[in-house]
Amino acid sequence: MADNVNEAAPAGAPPAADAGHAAGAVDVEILEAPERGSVDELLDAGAHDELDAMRHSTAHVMAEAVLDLFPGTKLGIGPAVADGFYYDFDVPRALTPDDLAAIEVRMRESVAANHPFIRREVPFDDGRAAVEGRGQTYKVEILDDLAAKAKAAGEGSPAITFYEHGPFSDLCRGPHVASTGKIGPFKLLSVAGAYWRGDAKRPALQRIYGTVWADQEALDAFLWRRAEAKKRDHRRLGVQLDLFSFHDVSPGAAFWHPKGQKLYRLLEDSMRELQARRDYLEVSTPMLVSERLWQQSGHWDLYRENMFLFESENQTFSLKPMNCPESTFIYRSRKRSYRDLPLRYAEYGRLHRNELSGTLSGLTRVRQFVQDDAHIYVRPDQLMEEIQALLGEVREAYGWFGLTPRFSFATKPDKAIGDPALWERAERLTMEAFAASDISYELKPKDGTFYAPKIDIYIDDALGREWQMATIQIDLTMLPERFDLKYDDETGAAVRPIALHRAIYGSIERFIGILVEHFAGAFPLWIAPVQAVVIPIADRHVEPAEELASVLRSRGLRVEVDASDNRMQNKIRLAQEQKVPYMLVLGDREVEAKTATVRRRGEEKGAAQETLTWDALADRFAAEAAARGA
RNA sequence: GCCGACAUAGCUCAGCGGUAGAGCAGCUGUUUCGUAAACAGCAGGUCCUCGGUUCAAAUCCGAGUGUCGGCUCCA
Repeated sequence: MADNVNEAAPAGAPPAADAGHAAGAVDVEILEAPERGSVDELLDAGAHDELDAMRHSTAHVMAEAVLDLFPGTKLGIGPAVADGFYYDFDVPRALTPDDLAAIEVRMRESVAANHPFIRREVPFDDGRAAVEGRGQTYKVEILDDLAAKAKAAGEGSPAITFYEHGPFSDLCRGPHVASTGKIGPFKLLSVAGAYWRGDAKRPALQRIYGTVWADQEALDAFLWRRAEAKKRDHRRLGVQLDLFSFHDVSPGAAFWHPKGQKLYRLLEDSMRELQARRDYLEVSTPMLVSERLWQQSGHWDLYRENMFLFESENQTFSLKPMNCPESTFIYRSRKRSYRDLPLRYAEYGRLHRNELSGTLSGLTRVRQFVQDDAHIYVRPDQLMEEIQALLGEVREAYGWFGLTPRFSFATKPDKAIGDPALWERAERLTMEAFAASDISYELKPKDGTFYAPKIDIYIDDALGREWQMATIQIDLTMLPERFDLKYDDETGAAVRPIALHRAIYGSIERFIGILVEHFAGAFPLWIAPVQAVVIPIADRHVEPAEELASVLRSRGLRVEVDASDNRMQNKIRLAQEQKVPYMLVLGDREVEAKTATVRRRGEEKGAAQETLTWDALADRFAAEAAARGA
């Protein structure tokens, strides 16, 4: 499968490509706008640029505070980002949370002083001299790059602009709000390392992140989302719900506990069921393979850094980081006819990728994981139909979790390999497949991999965070040519098949991490590791409770009995904390009538409750689980 | 990998140079209970690892390991 399935998604912080720096015309407009009543009014205009202008302005105010508290600080850059802003500083010492508090205090003083933002345009050389005079070497570098760029374009050095407020002046393109008093409620969030220009070879700066909003309500909402995300953190819920754990003997790899493993299996088996309907064939290929395989596939040059390698008897072996090359060995194990295609090989292979230690994070960035991977070999005339079918599989599978997939389509990059005519045809057929399936997609020109156009699938979770899930790649050359795949057509001539790489969940580990956060651990019945807890009220009800559990288990349901001598209230509390979908209370009345009283997870106090017979319960739960819906 | 922070009981955390603490969970006993915590007792620790400073280190310093926040946003 593709290289990028396991990559960390930009959780909650989608890249804001043009954050904070709108076109020059806008900045003048905002700056020269007459006095406005309030920030609310400013933002009521609805232009996102204005919120960004305020965020960027707050970054300036923060820079003022940092320069004041830490003289000699060199400034990096300070743009607006998705939910706020940051500024990179080269400060003499490491900043602490206490420093953030002190910086905030200074910032509030500056806001209270209501300094106007003043835009000043100066000739390039004057500006450069000013910046250099202040010892702002990073800014000098930025200016020199600007000049070089202008020169390359055949232009002279551009005029440059400064924005000043109070004692502070910064090289800046703008725009800004009219004055510091226009800055809304803000909060500094964290300090983190960041390289100058994102380059590990350049100096490490300290980045302070902050957030600022038009009004208190919006700030509170943001902080609530943030707190809620923390509460839902799968690393925390994984421990609370006893799903998995991590141990330092295997960084970046989960230890799956019984309940987590059940969830894992349910996801796999669901996909197996879907695949069976679509005539996939499941295969399994070795985890331990010689480096020679990667030399042939081309990964040796591009991917070696990310592979676990070791020597044995003078050979270099690797733990496979992807399944695709080995899949071709099964394809080539005999001569293939056009009648054999499409050939769909599914593989739940365990993969290892040597991710940098600092990037590991829970289940979303791991070194060891399983993909619900498949490699599909098709004739050129089968391509469109197959893509359409794959799009349908994606929609079906995401529907099981109540998720709506969004699609993007990335086309041929400049550095692509392979026959341009093949590319053109594959791209056209993919777009036709989208159209035929009535699926809209975002086109990403030239963003495909070097060997394949690709479809990426995204979802938005319950907190509105975007996650990139899986990809479908239409491989015209990598597997077919490097591994010399062929089939005989009707005339007996050897023809190259097209290979499709696809994974629907992507990494199952990562998918589970996202599901945990999306559902806040309260899984739909069909994947809940424990679907119901039977709660006997007193000791004498334990035996009938076990009987009820047996009845439900015989219908394939996952049921536990809480036979502890806790009071019923406590048993309910524990089941709630474990987010078990149903609690079945059994006391004298129920035992007498062979019934149980149903309490649903999360039910309000005093909600009306149903008492049902054991068979009725079994029927209802079995039907709900089989429906496989969120 | 790099920058910074953190690492104390199964979990969440307090203690920050002078005998290791709490709540929850666990164990034992009592309680047999009607929709989100019954009561009592007991047990539980190489204070991440290694080294250093000190009369004395969980506490200060250094190295290692792991975890967390970041490392794309171009004035």
